[in-house]
Formats: sequence, C-alpha cells, structure tokens
Amino acid sequence: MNDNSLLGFALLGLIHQQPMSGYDLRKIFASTAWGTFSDSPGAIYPALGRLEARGLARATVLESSSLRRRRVFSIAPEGLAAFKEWLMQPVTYDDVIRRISDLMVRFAFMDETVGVERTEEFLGEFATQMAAYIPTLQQFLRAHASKMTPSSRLALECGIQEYEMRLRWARSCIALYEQKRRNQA
Amino acid sequence: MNDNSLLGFALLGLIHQQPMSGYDLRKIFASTAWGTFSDSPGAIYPALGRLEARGLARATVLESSSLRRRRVFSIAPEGLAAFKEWLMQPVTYDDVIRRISDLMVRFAFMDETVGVERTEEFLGEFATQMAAYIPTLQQFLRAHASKMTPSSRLALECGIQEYEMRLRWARSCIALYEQKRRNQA
DNA sequence: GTTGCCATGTAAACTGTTACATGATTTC
DNA sequence: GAAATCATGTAACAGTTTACATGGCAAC
Repeated sequence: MNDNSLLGFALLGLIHQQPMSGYDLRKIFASTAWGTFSDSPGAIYPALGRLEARGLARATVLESSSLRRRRVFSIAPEGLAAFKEWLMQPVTYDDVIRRISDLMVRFAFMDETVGVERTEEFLGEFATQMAAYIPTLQQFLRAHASKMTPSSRLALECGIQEYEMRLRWARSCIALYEQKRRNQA
Repeated sequence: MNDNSLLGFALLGLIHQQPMSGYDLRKIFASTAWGTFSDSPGAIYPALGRLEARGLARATVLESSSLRRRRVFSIAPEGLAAFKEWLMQPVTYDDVIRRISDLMVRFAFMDETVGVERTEEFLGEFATQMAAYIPTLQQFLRAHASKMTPSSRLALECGIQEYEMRLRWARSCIALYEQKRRNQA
C-alpha cells in the first residue's frame, strides 16, 4: 500500500484520458513530448502491474480478430480518487527544489481532472514557493561567486534563470486564467 | 564494476575540490545550491562506500583530539580518471531530453577539472543538441495544441521555454569564453 | 522463408527513500 | 543535566535500468 511513483501517476493520468495498452503508453513516451519518461518495458509493465495490484487500474484483454493479445488498461474509481488526491496536494517549498518535474506533470493533468479552480490555486502556490526560493539562490550566488570557478558560477546562474523563467511562466498562466474567467462572466 | 550514479559523480567532484566527510557532504546538499540532491544519510553513506569499494575514493579516519571519529574522503587517482572520463563524454541528443541535470552537474565541475578547451567544446555540443530538439517540441505543440487541454498546453509551453532559455544561456556562455580567450591573446 | 516490427513480459543488479539506531559533544 | 547537534551508519523496501526472452504477424 505504498504511494505511486511519478511514472505511476503519469500512467494513471494517461489511461484516464483514454484506456491504453502498455505498448501504446511506451509509444507515447517514445514519440511525444512525454519523452522525459523512459519507454523501457522493464519500467512500464511492472508499473502497470503495480497499479493493477493496488486496484487503481484495470486491464481488459482484447481479442480483436487475432490471436495476439493486447491488455488495455483503464483507470479504476480508486485510481481516479488517488490521482485527484495527488493533484490536490499543496505545493511545498521542497517540491519546487526537488520535485519540479512532478509539479509540471501534475499541472499538465490538472484542469481536466480537478477543474480550473484548483488549477488557479495551484499556480498561486507554485508562484509563492518559487518567489520564496529564488532570493536564497541569488544570495548564495552573491556570497560565493568570487570563490567559484567560471563554469560552476555559470551553472548556478542557469539554475537561477530557470527558476525565474518558471515564475514568469506561472504568473502569465495566472493572468491568462483570470482573463478567461472575466470573459466568461 | 558498475558505473556511478549522478550522486556518485557529484560526490567525487566535491571531494576532488576538497577532501570531506560524509557529514560535510550532507551539509553541502542541505544548505547550498546543491540542494537538488538528497542529504539523507541512507543515500550518501552507501554511495561513499561504493566509491571506496570501487577504488575511486579513499577514507582516512581523523582522531583530532577527540574520540569522535570522522572519516574524511578524498579522491583516488582512479576516481579522478573516471570523473574526467565522465566529463569528457560527448553530449548526446538523449542527454538533453532525459539527463539535463546530469549535463548541468558535469558543466559545473568542468573547467576546473578538464580545462577551458573541453568546456567550450561541451557548450558547443550542448547548443547543437538543444537546437535540434527544440523544433521537434515546437512542431509537436503546433500539431496537437488544438486537441490539448489548457493546462497541458501551458505545461508543454513551459518545457519549450525552458529549453529555449538553456540554449540562450549556452550561447551566452560560449560568447563569454570566447571573449575571455581574446582578452588573453 | 527470413527480416523486422508488434506486443508482452521477466530477472538481476543497483540505487535511493524512509525510518530507525547509536553514541559523543556542546550549549543553556 | 537536558536538549540540540555532531557524525556515522543499517535495514527494509520500492522502483528503475539493462538485458534477455518469447511468439505472432507482415512484407518482400
């Protein structure tokens, strides 16, 4: 009864959009913008097996006019509940430091699964934690720049720029959702 | 005789700068911009043990006027060789898609360990692979934007902006190193 | 009739996480 | 003398990687 890994949640999110086989999921990871995930069968099939064992996903074997078996996975009610719970978690300071990719995957599935309201909330939390973390990095850079080698300083600057970019991105998303809301009202 | 993990290489790089104990390394991960690494003892002590077992690092016990033992790790010649080999690896397309953080850690240690020349080469390879990958993401976005939910589209846009930022960063680094070289000549 | 792709999986080895454990030293 | 911090580790477990394995189908 353990928590799912990021891969497990990504699989849940994808089969929630549309039931799929392990092979379909592998193709998605191999050929789309989800390419940061590994498409290795040794990762995906065991992960699907765990989802099934935990009652979060269900497999149905299709026999469509051929002997070749295909197991199509779909999300179970318990799986949807666990997935929503994952999406609803507040954004912590630790998340932005060590689990940025988790946050982005959560965001990608968010508005279709838990609604626009929670998505806007999430962006606010994300921006808050980001805005809190960036100054600590800048302070560290100021304090240590003179003792650092050029490449390590440049690497840190790249990291800071990445966080700054994500903060700008989050704020522009917030503005966009707000604008949408006003247009609807 | 397996390869080291990213954590293993990071530890090698840090004890190459200056011999340190496991606790020192934990403090670095807990309190500096290296915070993306876990400072858990269950990660660091076994990783140091592996480095030692593979002959890449050496521990010497200090008894400085107290009974409290402190094992200070320093890099072994074989460790330095392995570390340099890691830094010298060419940047692949797969690296930019799935191992960006590895690349940034490599870069951070690069100029002090394998010299400015290799660092400039590395930046060129990095920019090339980045410039090759970005258009595929943009094409994917154009092709699928209409079918995507707002948040998944925005998440993808964030990813693209991240890669664009890194490409700009790499190019500005290249310009900076070139300028330095000209000033010296 | 053989090459290559479709589709599924397993096994071993390794790494990292979480939680626990221990004892010494400093600070109040 | 109690609490916090220094400093080191271990154990159980889960997840990933790499490599291997299998058999059906399609094309040439």
